[in-house]
Amino acid sequence: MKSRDISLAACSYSHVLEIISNKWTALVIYSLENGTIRYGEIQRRIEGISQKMLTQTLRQLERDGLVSRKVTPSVPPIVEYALTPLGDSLIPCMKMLKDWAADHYSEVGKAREAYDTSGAEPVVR
Amino acid sequence: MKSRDISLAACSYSHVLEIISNKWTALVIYSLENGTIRYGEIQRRIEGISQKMLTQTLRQLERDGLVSRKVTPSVPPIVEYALTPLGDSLIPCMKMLKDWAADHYSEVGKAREAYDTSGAEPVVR
DNA sequence: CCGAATCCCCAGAGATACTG
DNA sequence: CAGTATCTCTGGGGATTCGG
Repeated sequence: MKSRDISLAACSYSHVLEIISNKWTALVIYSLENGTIRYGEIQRRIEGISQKMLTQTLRQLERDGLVSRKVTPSVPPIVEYALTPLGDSLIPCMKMLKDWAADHYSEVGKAREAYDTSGAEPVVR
Repeated sequence: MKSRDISLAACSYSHVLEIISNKWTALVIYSLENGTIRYGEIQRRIEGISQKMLTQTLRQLERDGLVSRKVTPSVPPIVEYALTPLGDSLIPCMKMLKDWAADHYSEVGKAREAYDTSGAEPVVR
């Protein structure tokens, strides 16, 4: 009984990906990796993110227990976000991914170029 | 000049995620981690994947230089897939992710449950 | 046996405008 | 400042059918 089927539900890969594979999630976690930070600051850090997506992403991360949210009721209100210990434990993984990308992404670029040059780009994109 | 903005394009996180964040990519890589394997076998391994998605995923991985494809023209044809060295270099990262999930995913589950119980599930899902 | 091609649907992502 | 509320539209992904 070696490696049997690996349906979505059964495989732990899916669980992590379910968490970090959204377009913005990884960037948001990244922006928090140096400590507590305010909403507006995150938005300034991540160029191109809309309020909607930022809020949605933060809510998801909060729900997953990776990010904590602290509201200071004042006028104007101050809302700060930070990684929880659980969220922090993800950082090494993220870093490894990032390092892999830094080391190998140029190869991927080359491969794509080669692939697209030989055949007449049959990939859907 | 500390951590400035981290727009999509500039950040290496995005590059990796661009590769592995599709629904099936990680599973396909996982199914190849023990060596060469045939198309049909992959499909049998990954429960629920359609031919379209499998083919599409394999093409993308091939284009990215992570997977090699070897056709033996016969009747019926034999098509075998394997990880390239580049693809192989991703395995440790994937494994780390998988281990994180194995270790911490239950906590995520708890966090979600708690979150959904306290507020009346305001998250979009 | 290994795919390519087609049709269809809906969740996810952007843009915009409004509120406490 | 930190969100919520809508509206729209694209493209990822499933089901099905055809070809070598």
